[in-house]
Amino acid sequence: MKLKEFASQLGLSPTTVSRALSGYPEVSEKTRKRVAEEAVRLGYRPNINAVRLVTGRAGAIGVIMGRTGEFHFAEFMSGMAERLDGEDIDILVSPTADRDSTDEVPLYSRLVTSGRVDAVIVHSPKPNDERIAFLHDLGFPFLVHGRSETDVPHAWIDIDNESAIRRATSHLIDLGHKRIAMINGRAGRTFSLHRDKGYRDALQERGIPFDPRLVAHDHFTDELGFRFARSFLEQSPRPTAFVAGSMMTALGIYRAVRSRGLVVGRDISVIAHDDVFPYLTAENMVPSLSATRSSMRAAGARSADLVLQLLGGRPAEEIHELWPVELILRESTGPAPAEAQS
Amino acid sequence: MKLKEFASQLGLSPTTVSRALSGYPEVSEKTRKRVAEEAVRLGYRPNINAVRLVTGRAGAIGVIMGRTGEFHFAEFMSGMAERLDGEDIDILVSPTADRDSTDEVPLYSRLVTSGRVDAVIVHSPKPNDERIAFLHDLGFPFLVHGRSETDVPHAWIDIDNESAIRRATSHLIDLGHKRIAMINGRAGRTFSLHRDKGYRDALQERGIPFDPRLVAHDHFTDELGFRFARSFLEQSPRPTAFVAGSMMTALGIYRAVRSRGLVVGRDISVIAHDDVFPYLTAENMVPSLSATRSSMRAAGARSADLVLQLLGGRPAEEIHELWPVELILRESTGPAPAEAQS
DNA sequence: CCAAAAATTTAAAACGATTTGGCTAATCGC
DNA sequence: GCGATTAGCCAAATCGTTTTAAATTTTTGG
Repeated sequence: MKLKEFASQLGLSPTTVSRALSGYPEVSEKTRKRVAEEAVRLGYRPNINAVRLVTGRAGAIGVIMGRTGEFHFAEFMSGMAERLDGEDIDILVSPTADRDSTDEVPLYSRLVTSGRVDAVIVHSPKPNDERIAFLHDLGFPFLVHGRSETDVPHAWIDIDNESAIRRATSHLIDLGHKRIAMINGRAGRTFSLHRDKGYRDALQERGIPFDPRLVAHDHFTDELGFRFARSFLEQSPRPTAFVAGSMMTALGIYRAVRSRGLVVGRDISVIAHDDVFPYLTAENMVPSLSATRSSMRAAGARSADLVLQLLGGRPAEEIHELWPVELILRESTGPAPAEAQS
Repeated sequence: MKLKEFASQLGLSPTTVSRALSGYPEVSEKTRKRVAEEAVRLGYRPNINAVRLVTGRAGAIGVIMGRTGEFHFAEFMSGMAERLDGEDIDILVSPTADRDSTDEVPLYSRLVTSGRVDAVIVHSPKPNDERIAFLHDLGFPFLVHGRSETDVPHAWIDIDNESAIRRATSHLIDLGHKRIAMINGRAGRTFSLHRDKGYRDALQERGIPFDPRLVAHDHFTDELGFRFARSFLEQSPRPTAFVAGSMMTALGIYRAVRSRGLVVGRDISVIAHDDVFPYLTAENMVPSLSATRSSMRAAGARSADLVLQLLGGRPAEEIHELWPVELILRESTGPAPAEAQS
């Protein structure tokens, strides 16, 4: 049913009907109510594409999804969806072309210049991220989830990775650990760099030399967690503690530790970063996993919120949000073993 | 840049330009090439919303995402994205309103009647699914991922859950297991029912009585896997084998088994369904997990493909695809222990 | 070289809403 | 009771494309 048809059935002009439905003040309360009721009854709904054309708004927020089906992603989107519920704004997920998305700019270009979305969210930025520069040059609204070191002003939301990992590492040092390994995220991403920094600063603060052989960078998978942990454990002296970037990595580390006949929490301490998943919880692992913790879902919800503010006219320079991260100690961390190591 | 402006810069009419870019035959090869080149050079891109309005096509496939951030979802979408890459079709993810989405029909209604998407994918249907009836009545193109028992003809793609679980259960029986527990998915969903059936049929075939106290239905989380497994293991006699609905469930079962001082693969056999995740693999678990296996990502890619066919005019009645499921035996399954049980 | 046919190109009419500016009727202040 | 204000409604322009129908140019055949 079209507006024209619907309006004539009501004996009103398209103008009045349109205004009534959009809640403009120049239509009487009585007619507004009648229009609203009849719209439901007759099932009239404005053609979204006509609305988009005339208003110039797309009614959607764009997100580019990497190929490497990351498990964080679903949680983040789920959080966005939670916030966007009832807003008549959709989430547009755009397929990424390249396997390792070295150059996502063309994708953003397509998304943005064709008018598909009103804003985009940029994930896992690099310190000098070309996507940010591009979107800024275009004057297109965007929110960065994570941080960059670029000079161009932009809205961002991030968790305090540096402090989280610094505290986690410090805690391990407090427990007497001296050889602490770190299995971090993909090289080159700011969040990995921040975590690196937190780790190194904690070591330095306590006079423990940094050993590059104890640090790895890659995707967050249990397999890589296992492999890196295995190879670290083969060193002599071997590390007595691990700081891990994700829950999946932690699973791999647990396996690696066990496979060497060692016990997590006694021989080897582990702290991982937990994005809070409904289907896999740090508390339930055996032994329960000490973790730096921050809800990815909450971040998604808040990101959607901030994008809405951005679209509402709030200046991007104003939107900077750094979330603190909890450190929750459980059974996977304990005093460094005193005895000599294999 | 608008079409009109772009066309005048080329010294052509909007019509010719539009045709040149869409590859219509009534424009000479020479001008087509020139138009294509200039479009790139000047950065002209048609306003997608104008295109949508006039063509009536939305250029997007809709997906409704449940609140309970399911980890399968990201893989499925990632597969869709893979197939849709280069097609100029997006994935529109719509927030679900209710927590347990008992009534998703209004959401589909909004998605469909407002012209946001050209087709939708319905996930985890129930045997008599109101979403399917609704979409069918509207005459709107849709693909069901999973199966339903409704009479209305519709396109679907599914994996052979029944046969997979029947074979898994049979295999356990072959190994001498008699008390086999099953931790299945949400009650009421067809895939859960199919798995139930496969399980029961396998038992019946071999004259093993069905014991409802050995079956559970719920979401796929490691916590629920743990809890159900714990409670099953408290029974006397206790089960000697588990069939599980997901990798996360299997993680929980492993923990529960260990927490009772038992050993997976020796005291307790486990087979789970593996949707194939890049970040968590059955092969790498300890002991490696025997699994029924089918790639969720591949299903997503194929689903996108089928939707494209549907939109291309292929009749829905023709599109029925039942994928076989591999059964991969690893170390988590072994002969039933002979000795008496606690 | 010319009429007819074929190959290109174009002007103008959709698509279905929002919004500007104008019009009429009701209300107000004095 | 009357001009001025306001409330409520409407006609028509607009958004940026695609596509229909028509016009123009080029090619063809005799």
